[in-house]
Amino acid sequence: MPMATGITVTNQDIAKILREIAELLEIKGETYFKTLAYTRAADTVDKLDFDLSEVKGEEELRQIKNIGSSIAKNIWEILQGRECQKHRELLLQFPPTLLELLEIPGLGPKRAKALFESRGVRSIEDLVVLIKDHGLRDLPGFGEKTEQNILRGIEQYRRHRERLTIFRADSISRRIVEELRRRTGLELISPAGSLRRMRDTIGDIDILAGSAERPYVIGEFCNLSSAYEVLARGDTKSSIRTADGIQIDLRVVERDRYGSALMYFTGSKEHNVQVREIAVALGYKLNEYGLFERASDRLVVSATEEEIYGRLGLQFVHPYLREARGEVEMAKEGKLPRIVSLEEVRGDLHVHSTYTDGGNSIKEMALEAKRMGYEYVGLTDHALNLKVASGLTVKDLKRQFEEIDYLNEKLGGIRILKGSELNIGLDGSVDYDPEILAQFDFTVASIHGGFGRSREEQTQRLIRAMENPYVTTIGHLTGRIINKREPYQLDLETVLEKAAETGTILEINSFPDRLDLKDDDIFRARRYGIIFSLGTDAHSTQHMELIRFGVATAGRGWLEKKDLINTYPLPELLKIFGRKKARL
DNA sequence: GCCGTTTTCGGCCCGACTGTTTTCAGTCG
Repeated sequence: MPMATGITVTNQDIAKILREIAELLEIKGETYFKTLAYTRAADTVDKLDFDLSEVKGEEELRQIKNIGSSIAKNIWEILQGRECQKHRELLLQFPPTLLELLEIPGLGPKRAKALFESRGVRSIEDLVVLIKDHGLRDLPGFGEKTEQNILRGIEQYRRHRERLTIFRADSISRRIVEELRRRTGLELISPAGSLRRMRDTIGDIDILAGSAERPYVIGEFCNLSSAYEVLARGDTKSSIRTADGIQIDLRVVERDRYGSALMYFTGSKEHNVQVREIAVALGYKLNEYGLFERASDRLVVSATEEEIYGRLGLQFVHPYLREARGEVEMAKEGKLPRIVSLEEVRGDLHVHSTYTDGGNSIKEMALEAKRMGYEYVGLTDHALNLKVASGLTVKDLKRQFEEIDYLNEKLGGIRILKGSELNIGLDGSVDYDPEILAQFDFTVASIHGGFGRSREEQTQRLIRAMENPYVTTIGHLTGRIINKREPYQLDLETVLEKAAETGTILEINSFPDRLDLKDDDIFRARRYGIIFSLGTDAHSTQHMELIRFGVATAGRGWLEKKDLINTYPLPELLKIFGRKKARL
């Protein structure tokens, strides 16, 4: 239901308000479980697969898990365009800028409350001034060390507000795991947390090791070349910070507890909660040290994740699926999807060459594709209207096609497909006339300008583009660039319906700064029976290996081999590419 | 505040680490 202003409230807007209520309740000093209820409700709302704006009343809201009568009332107020009373009352007691303090490492609700109530601190700025005036010294529970830590925390917060892209987190963790292995001879070591789950962005990097010599491993970790600062150092757990402010946590467990610890530290937290509930129902207890019989406390299994899932009567859940999106239920029924793997990918369907803004020739790109074991590579240089990337004229295209024909004949073992990255104009039109478009094996049409158009305009633009029989694929559909640009305003459901109706393929742009469509959107789109395509958007041969991030994103969206055209052998691929043209 | 195939009342995650304290509170994941 639209608000009085005509702006639709999204599930994310509502989740944000619920999360703020939880934080404010925490500051207020409410019982932990009350705040937990609001946090859980926020998480649930964030992950719903339908829009709350479609809900008819409070009664319907209460049907949703983790939403009871109170929270249903809160949400209903928001949906009707009114202010949420609970939220308002709390904000009268504590200024909204106080929430910012919670973002500082080392500062939690208790200290935020103490700072506000006894020293009138309302924001990070206030806090900095107070510390400079030494106004923190005589506050109970705050010592000199705490003062230092808070100052450092503020510095880190200001410098490092953005989350790491998966690419950066992955590179850093590989380097660290490699160095630790070399120094200690560790065999059991792996990234854990959201990095192992391959989320698109990562906060801190978590690493787990299994070793009989825990203090020794911790010691070596703290001595790593990239350990600029040691934040914490205990017997089983330690945190360091790199020179550019990235926090890395290491946990070391006994070797025979590695599986349960890996499961625990991989998360997600919500997934773990659901698995733990199953353990409890079966008379077990599950924590990072293993699966135990509840009555006797006897250890049942702990060495591998497979054993633990197995003992609980569950299929092994791939880390990419551990997001509490129904996977635990499916694992119980033995119906988990067999998510697509890197080995199944036969080609990259979005790469550029020196014909436009790429750094390598067509031949170099093709040879790299061949080296990677691909059957085909889809060359999609920029089209006419993208002047900044010297989009190809009809004359350029003729020359490019001749070169492709020549290379296809000469190289062998790799097929270069004639493609184009078309620009979707403000009216939904694309760069070339139909007789030119008909000559491509396939096209990827993307939005490259007019990002700020309204939701309606953007949606219409995309619909018109999809109605074009020569538009095979829509590239980076939502236009987000991680940490830099928000997605455009868009009615995703309408666009997805249209893609299904017209047989338009949706790209999963695998460049780590984009990962667009993102996992949640893929998960939603999947139900429409849409087919997807992977493309790295490579502008050099080095970029082509980034396809693995696209594969991970596809897996996180529950895609199987059949859902991704890059897994199809060439003849079937070409058949699908021709299908839409043939309709018209 | 939410939930229920042990429960409509009594559970919900709790262990590790730091810092300020002398036996524990706050934070984090």
